[in-house]
Amino acid sequence: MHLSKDPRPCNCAALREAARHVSQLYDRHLAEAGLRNTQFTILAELKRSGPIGINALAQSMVMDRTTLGRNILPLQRRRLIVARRSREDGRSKELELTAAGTARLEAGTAAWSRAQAQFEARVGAKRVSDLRQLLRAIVGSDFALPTSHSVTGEDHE
Amino acid sequence: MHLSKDPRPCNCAALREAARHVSQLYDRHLAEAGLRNTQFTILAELKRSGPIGINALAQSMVMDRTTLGRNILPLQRRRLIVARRSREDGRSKELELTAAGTARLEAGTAAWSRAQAQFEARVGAKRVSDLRQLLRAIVGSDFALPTSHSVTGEDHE
DNA sequence: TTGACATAGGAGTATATACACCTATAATAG
DNA sequence: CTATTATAGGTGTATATACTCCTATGTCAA
Repeated sequence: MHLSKDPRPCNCAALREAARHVSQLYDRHLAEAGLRNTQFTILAELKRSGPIGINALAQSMVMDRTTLGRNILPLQRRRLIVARRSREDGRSKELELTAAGTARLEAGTAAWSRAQAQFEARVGAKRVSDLRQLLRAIVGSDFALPTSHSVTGEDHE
Repeated sequence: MHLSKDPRPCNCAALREAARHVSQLYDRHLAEAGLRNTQFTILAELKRSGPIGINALAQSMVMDRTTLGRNILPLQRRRLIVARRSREDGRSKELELTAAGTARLEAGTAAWSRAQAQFEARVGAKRVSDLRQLLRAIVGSDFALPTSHSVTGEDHE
């Protein structure tokens, strides 16, 4: 009588549950550095990419453009990043780390390392490796809405 | 020279990216039924559990108590669920599906099935199965913050 | 009985998420 | 050169998330 398996068949709900659980772990550690996990990720991406526009950064984070536009506001307010209009393209706003942002990122990296280490210790290196591979396959999947006349979503335009 | 792998080492960021991507797929389908994926999940849980308090429901969804408290408000406003104080325990608010909520859940289930089917078609049954197993291990992991004097997190209290 | 403690839930605040709709600027066809 | 179209980004709105602090209620021991 062990029929209590698979309490929720929804893959989306399962993924979100895990994201909430793991986010709380990382946020607890990152709080020491005054950062949320999303903010830390944005700073780290800016460090990696150098000056970059909102659209390009959003795409690299699999995040909606307007979501990123909102997420950078607290970072701008705290002067961890700056945004200025591009000279080559007057529409584009180039985001860039400030010196304060770089320092904060370094403080955050120490806290992040502890969260990452704890996560890998609890879940196990093999599982973490498998997870990352699966997540790559998922974010690489095209989930374009199949309309009534086009189910493949590959051959138009 | 294929060192461009693993663009982001953060497991938390990878999980959240995937959750965003997949949530948009499910939300696009569920929009036909006027539901968000979180709302659909709450209604489905209420159907499964019967009348239940906020704390118990939040725990079963790996969601913060106060988050669920906010998430039920739009459902209450639309009369898809009702909340009344428990007779046995005056502190507890029992949540329950209304007839309208049950009907909405059924409409949502049709849309959800299409999202679920599309997800499994794109990602593959094997990968989905593996993913679910990993996510179960993760949400089952104890991520209690290891304080300076207690690293095991199992033997105090 | 009453006072300490524990538990259920709400409020204030801040951030995260994304859709629909809007403006500004660039690129391009004619 | 201008009208059209495409692209970069912002706004309004609504929901999702969780922390800290708060009130109400139940429990239980002295």
